[in-house]
Amino acid sequence: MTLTPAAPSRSTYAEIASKAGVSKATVSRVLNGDERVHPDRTAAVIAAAEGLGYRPNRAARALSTGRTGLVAVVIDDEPTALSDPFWGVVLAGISRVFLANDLHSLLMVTPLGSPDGAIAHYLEGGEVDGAIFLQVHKDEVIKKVAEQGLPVVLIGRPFDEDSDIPFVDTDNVGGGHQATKYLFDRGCKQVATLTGDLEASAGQDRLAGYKQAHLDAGREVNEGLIAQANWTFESAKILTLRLLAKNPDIDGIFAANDIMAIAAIAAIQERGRRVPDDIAVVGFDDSLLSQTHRPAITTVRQDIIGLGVAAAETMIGLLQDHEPKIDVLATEIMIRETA
Amino acid sequence: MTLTPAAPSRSTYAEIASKAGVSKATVSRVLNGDERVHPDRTAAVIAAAEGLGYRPNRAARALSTGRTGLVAVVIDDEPTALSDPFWGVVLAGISRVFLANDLHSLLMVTPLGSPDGAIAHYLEGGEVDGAIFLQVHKDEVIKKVAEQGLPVVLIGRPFDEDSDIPFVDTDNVGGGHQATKYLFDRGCKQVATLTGDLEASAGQDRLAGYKQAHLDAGREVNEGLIAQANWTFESAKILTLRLLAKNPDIDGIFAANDIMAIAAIAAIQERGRRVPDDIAVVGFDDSLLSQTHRPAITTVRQDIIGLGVAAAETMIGLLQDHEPKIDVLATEIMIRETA
DNA sequence: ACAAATAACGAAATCGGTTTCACGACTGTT
DNA sequence: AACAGTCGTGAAACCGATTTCGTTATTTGT
Repeated sequence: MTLTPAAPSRSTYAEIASKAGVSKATVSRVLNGDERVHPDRTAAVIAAAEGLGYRPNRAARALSTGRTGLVAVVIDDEPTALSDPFWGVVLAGISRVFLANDLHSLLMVTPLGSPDGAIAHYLEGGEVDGAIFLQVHKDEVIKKVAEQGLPVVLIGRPFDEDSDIPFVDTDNVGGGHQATKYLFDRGCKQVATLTGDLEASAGQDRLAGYKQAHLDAGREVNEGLIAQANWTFESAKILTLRLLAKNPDIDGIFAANDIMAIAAIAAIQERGRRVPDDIAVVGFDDSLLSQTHRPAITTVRQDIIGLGVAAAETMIGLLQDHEPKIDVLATEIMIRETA
Repeated sequence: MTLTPAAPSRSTYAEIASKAGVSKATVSRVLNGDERVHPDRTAAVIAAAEGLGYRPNRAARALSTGRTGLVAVVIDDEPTALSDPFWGVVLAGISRVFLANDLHSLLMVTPLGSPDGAIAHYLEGGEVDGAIFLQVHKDEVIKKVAEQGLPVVLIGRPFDEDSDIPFVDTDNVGGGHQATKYLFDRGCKQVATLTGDLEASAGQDRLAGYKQAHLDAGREVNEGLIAQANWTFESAKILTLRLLAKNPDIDGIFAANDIMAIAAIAAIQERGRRVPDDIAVVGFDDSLLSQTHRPAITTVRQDIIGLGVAAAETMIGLLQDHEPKIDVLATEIMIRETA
């Protein structure tokens, strides 16, 4: 059995042209919205095209225009990154916007660590019109690609402060600030924090927000209350136990993600203290966990799908030669039971 | 500022041809591995191509061959589906295989519920060589696409029993069987189950495995021990409390996913029983949760990345006119603390 | 040794849109 | 009334790789 090519019998400009009694050039003009074609012919072409159920051939268009209508979406291929539900949602946001704009996302899951990187090769070949990068630890590959002239958008802040790569990011500083301030407003005196991986910009920024909230409230930052965890349950639990041992008067904890908030709660309860009565806990992400956990976790919600949408819109802008727009999305605190 | 096209100066067959002193046709033959070209010329062409840093133009190739080198990966756009970390991992598997085979995955996140569906339109246009569908509640759209002659692979078993669409799936029946049998082997006499959504094939199949294990062990299936939950924490917790109330002698529970296992444990402990001493619990998925939860959850591991890999390989086979291969991936039980 | 088959290769057509260019038909200006 | 300038249009070139077809060498068969 031979697989027949997908399209049973696709129509072309030639057919439309003959059916409408015009030339291919006119068909092209009409279908691309050229105003200067006589209305009668325009109508004839449109009628013919619809009658034939015409669908444009992307490859042909790409060949003659040099634009593929494809944007690469590159995710770093490391085990931990993949299993984070975060990316799925971001991808959905991107895909949704692209689909509505006749663009497509080419998914590339590939190790970005390697210095030269196979991706750079793929991306340089003119196979895509642009690239969106999701969370990378090193900006190198991205810079390299951007320098080739390929439009690039980054999701998550670039590490290199004076990089001029357009990006979209959650306002992690604002979120950290929000969480910490909420704990203060609630009456907490000694607020500790469990940071994320400080190699990641999100980790850095949430901590920066925590510190800023102290300054804004006229309080001093006590380095002893800052525990450098790394997003994981284990790290957070151990560090919380240590924090509690060294600082018995802690009455609030801001964890840089929900999993660590859960770990903190477990540690607190293990030490016979109550949440939120003795110690209030705020997480970050508004993940499913934070909603299903008992007690339900008060947490900072970020607009994940919005990140994807914003990234896609920025890319579309770049492709139309607009100035790169940098988006920082606001967070919102979801008050539940733990604070 | 005008964005220059990505490629600084791509080389073409014409350039290679003139540099190597042969015709474009010969260049094509060499680069496509035609054996019948004289070794000297072959070498000359390869040298020229490498010297010029040649990268093929996908659009041109697609135009003349009718093959795009793109495979659509279609995910149903419903809020719950997106945030499931499962898909990210599957995508990684697919992407990995495709990248190694000079194929690309076009990601489409789109509602599949709608009867006619915009996707069918996209897929019919010959824009892609094939499509991989991830988890759909209705097979309709998929059937429609498949009937158009587009190679299709489904991840997850089709609902329509006598559908002939090639698919790859986890052996959910086997996994349910494994979990239940393990509980029996451990000495449990009264094993209950918390099912997933029975509208989903995974839910159906894990339950089927549970029942099969009873038959194989010469035990009767007690319908009173089957609680129809729907993957969520809430449903599972409520139903577990109910199960425990009605059947005080339950000494084992198989939950169709890890979240429900956690809920079951919470319920059990709330009733003052111990896990695993009084009641053993087995989950499904080997999710991050199952590893970080205390007590750590004994669970059935499925090879998620393997699903993606298998789907991609099946697709590649279809594109080469091989017989559709149906893959059912084995599960493995991860013994931890709860059973 | 001569016809016939075969091998290696290049010229040109092809895929389906886009774009340049030239031409005829108008319009508007002196 | 003669001229330049516009407008609408079609013929043809073009994007870059593939493929058919025909030509020229070379080999094989008798």
